[in-house]
Amino acid sequence: MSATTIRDIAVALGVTPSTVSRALSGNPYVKESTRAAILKKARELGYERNVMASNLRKGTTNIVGIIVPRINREFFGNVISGAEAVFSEAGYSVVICQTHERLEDEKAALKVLAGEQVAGIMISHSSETVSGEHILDAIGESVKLVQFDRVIEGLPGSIVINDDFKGAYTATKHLIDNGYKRIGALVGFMDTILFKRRYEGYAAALADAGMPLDPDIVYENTILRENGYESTVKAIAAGCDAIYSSGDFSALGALECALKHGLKVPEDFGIVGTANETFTSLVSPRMSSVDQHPFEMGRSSASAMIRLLSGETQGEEILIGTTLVTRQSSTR
Amino acid sequence: MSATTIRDIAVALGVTPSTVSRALSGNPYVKESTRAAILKKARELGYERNVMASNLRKGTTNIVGIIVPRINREFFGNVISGAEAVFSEAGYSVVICQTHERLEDEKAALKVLAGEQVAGIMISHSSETVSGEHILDAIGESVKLVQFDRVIEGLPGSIVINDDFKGAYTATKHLIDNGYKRIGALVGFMDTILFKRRYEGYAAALADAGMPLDPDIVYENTILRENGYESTVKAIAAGCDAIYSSGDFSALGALECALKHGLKVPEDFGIVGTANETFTSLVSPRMSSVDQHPFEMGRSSASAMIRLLSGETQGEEILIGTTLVTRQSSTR
DNA sequence: TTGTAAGCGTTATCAT
DNA sequence: ATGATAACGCTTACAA
Repeated sequence: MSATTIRDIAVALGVTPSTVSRALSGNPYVKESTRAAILKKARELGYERNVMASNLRKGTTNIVGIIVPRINREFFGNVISGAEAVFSEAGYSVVICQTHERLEDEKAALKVLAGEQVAGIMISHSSETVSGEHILDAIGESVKLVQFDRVIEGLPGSIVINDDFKGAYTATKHLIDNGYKRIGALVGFMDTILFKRRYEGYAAALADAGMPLDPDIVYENTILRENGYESTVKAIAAGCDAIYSSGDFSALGALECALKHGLKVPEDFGIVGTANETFTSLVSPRMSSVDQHPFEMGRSSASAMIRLLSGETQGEEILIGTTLVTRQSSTR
Repeated sequence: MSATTIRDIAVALGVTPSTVSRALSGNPYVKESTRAAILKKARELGYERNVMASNLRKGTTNIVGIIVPRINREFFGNVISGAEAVFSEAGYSVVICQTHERLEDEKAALKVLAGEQVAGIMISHSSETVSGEHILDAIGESVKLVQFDRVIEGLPGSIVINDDFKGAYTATKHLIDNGYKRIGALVGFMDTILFKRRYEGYAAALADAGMPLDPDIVYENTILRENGYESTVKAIAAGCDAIYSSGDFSALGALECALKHGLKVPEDFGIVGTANETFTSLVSPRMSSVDQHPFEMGRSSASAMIRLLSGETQGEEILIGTTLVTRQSSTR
């Protein structure tokens, strides 16, 4: 038994497939009584539109690809989750690819999605990605692009990022307000816009408080837990009494380092991380962190994509707010 | 500029589309020199097979749907990640849906995937799901089914589950071996096979050690952190000196409860959780947990699906091993 | 308001 | 080993 087609409905009702097609796709040139009969019969026969045939004919799909470094990271998982909610609401399917932080895999994913004839691609780049030529190569004119979180300049389409500057600014100011005097920074890769903006937010907060910006206590490429630990060894030696970190894992390393050195947190040493990973509220002392609202970022990115697809816009830049979640590690 | 089709290649080479199609799909009835020329020209023109047209013609897709309660949970994220690796290697695309633990959403997801004409569905049921009729309703005869982790009996297709019995048995035995004398259990919903088997593993370990099974210190429906805390209050009052938990979050609640009550972990009180969530190695004391190898479960499920699709099998039951990761919370 | 007819790109069948 | 032809199910000018 094969699936019901519009032809089956047409035959059953003594009309032609065209009429059925029109009725089903909301074309206004269909008599109301005819439409009603068709809809009824369709339900009766359990009709489901053959998406492939429909797309083949229309030359577009209702599939959107999402490319992320890793899906099993909390932040990206939540972004995808938010995006998925909006897309499925709007009748789009989502195909997800991972790059494992590798440019090669990013290229491969783009190729797969192009083959899948996706209508659009939502992407957050791998850490190895610095330019966007491979994107232009892979996707045609017609494939819409929304970059989120880790973005590259000079590409068409829309961009959705956190207000990284403000998040870092607020976090740093919070440390200052809590009386910390010499605040080091664990920052990421400075050629990534996102990390650069966080650094700038940190620097601005210091400046606004009339505190000096000391490059000796700004540690670049500090992303992982181990990096955080090592850099904090240096920070402590350099007389720091607090750390602003642009990531939670490196902040965790900082926390472990401080405790190991016999410092009390938050009494002797303050720490604020970024991303508000689940574990930040599970470690002790509980860690303050900048929440990036990943779910909201996913929702906004998906909405931006839908606007792109509908031609409502050619491209926009959207800023998602952040919220500083203050916990024990920085509050005294 | 529209995409290259087999017709373009055919015209360029003075052959017919049929020949090009055959060459491209590995049909043996093509002269080697012809095939070589076609492959060369295809690469030259940047030809990519139009998946929709191909699928429409063949009447099958190469899309597999994956339905999980939540994608932003570590366990499921890793399962998906593992499955995705195998599927994309085998040329399948993956569409992911979430149920948010709701039966309604599970039904909706099945409908969406059916409309998408997926070749197969990989599913781990919502906590509200107790029977499988909606599955039989939604998917046709031809859609293959692989259930993983949270499974329901009486459905066609394959099943991939952890060796839950053994995992619980090993965890409990580990506590016994470390000299704990009265071991309580935090278990989940007993009408879910998975939790039932874990309970049985716990019970068997006690029996094999000649220890009594006391129903008073077995706490059902204890899944969340808060539940774990509350149940452990009772367990301590009932004289327990250890807890086996069938989840990590409830185990965390147990840990917090024990510490709050002034008990030293592991000296006075032992704890083992299940799932080996990242945070288990971040809390202090670090928590022992049964690792379920979610990535491997994803890989195996995907392989099982591919075997189902190829007709190699009609259905199988696969057991994924578990590994007890012993950390401070249970080792003295 | 409805019907007719063509075609989206591919593949399977039959013929050569 | 290759070509001709039809068909997968749907949409959309165009005609009526």
